[in-house]
Amino acid sequence: MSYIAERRSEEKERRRAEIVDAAERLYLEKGWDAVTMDQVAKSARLSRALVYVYFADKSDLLFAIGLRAMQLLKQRFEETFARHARGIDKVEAIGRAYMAWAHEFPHYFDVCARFQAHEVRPDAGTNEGACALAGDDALSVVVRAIHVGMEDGSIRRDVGDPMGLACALWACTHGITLLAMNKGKDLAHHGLAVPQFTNYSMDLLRHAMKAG
Amino acid sequence: MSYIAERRSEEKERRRAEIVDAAERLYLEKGWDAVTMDQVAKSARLSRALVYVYFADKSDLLFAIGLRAMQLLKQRFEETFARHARGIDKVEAIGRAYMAWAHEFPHYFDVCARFQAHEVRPDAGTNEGACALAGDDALSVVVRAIHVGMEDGSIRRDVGDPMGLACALWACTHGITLLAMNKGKDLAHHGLAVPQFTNYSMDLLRHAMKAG
DNA sequence: GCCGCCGTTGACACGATGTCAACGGCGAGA
DNA sequence: TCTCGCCGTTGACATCGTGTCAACGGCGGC
Repeated sequence: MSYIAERRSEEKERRRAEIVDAAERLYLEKGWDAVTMDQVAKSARLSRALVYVYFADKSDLLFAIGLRAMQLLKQRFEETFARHARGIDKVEAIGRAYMAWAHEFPHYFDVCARFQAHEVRPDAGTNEGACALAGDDALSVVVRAIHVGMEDGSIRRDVGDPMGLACALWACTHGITLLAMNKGKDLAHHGLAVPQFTNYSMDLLRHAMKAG
Repeated sequence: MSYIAERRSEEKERRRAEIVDAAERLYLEKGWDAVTMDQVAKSARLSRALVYVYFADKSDLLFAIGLRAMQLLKQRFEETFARHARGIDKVEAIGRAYMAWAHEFPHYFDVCARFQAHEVRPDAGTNEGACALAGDDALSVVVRAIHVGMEDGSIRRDVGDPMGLACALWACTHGITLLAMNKGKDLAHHGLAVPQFTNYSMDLLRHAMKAG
C-alpha cells in the first residue's frame, strides 16, 4: 500500500516536471505572454484542465519555472565562488556568471525580470514564495563573496554593509543585463557592441568597489 | 472651411489627450494589466470602439503614455543639468532626478520598465518609435553631462566613450530604481531602508566614475 | 434643400482563462 | 471473486477582454 502511494507520488512529481518542461520549451520559443495553457497541455500530451490540477493558474506555473531558474542560478554562483581566490574576483566573476546565465537561458532571465518587476512577496507555501527564497539564497552567495573581499582587502572597507553592496550590485548587473538582452540593436545603433558594453560595465562596477 | 478642419483637428487632438488622461488615471490606480479598454473608454466617456480609432491597439495606447513619460523625463533632465556646475554633479543629480521621477510617477516608470523589457525598435511613425526616440533624447542629456565632466576634470578620462558610460549608468540606475520601487519590503526584510539604499547606490556609481 | 463625409456606436467573432460535473480504471475490503 | 469508492482525467461551460465591422446620424458643402 505504501508502495503504491509512493509510486503515485513519483508519477505525480514526474508529470508535474513534464508540464514545466513543456512550458519552458514554449516559453523559450515564443515568450511567456504568447504561451497559452492549451499549448502547454497539448505539448505535455494531456488536457488543459489537468494542468490546473498541478498549478493554480498561469502565474503559478511561471513561478515554478522561476524556481528552477533561481536554483540553477544559485548553483552557478556557488561554482563561480569556488573558482576564484580573492573576494573581488569572486564578486566580479559572479556578476559575469549572471550575464552568462541570462544569455544561456533567456527565458530564465525573463522570469527573473518579471519577478523583479512585480511587487508582492507572499508566504513560502506558494511557488512565488519559494522563488523569492531561492533568489535570497543566490544573493547570499554574493554577500559571502563580498565578506571575503573585505577580509582579504581586495574590496574597500568603507563600502559599508555587505548586504547593501550585494543588493546594489545585483540591481546594477540586472539593469545592465536587461539592456544587453533586450536592446542590443539600440546599443549597436549608438555604436556599442553588446560584449564590449557588458565588459565595460563590469569594469565600472569593479572600479566602484575595489580597494585603494 | 480651413477653420473647420482646424477646429476638428484640435478637437481630435483634445479627445486623444482625454483618452490618454483616462488611461493614465486607471494605470496609476490599478496597474496596466488590470486596465481594460472598456474602462478607459468609459472613463473618457465614449465607446470602446472609438478608442480604437485613436489608437491601433492597447499597446499603442501604452506607448502614447510612454511618450509623455519620456518627454517629461527629458525635461527634468534638462532642468537638473542646468542646476549644477561640475559635470559629475550634473550626472549624479540626473540619476537622482530619474529616481525622483519614478517615485513621483510610478506608472511612467512602469512604462519605462516595460519598454526596457521588450525587444523591438520599429520605425518612428508609431508611438513606440516616438517613445524610443524621446528616450534617446533624454539619454543625450546624460551624454552631455558626462562630456562636461570629462572637460572639467571631475570625471576620470579613462572612463572611455561618454555614450558607453551614459548607457551603463542608465542601466544601473534603472536597475536600482526597479529594486527600490518594487522590492521595498524585501530590502527592509534584509535590514535596508529604501532611501538609504538609493543614496548608497548613487554614491557607489559616483565613486565608479569620479576622477582621482 | 439634398448629398456625402466622418465621427460614433452596438453588436459580433474569436480566443484565452479558470471551473465543474461526470467518467472510468485501479486498488481495497468483504 | 465481486463490488465499492477514490482519484486521476477530461470535455464542456461560463466569463471576460480584444479587435473588427456594418450601420446610423449630424454637420458642412454643393
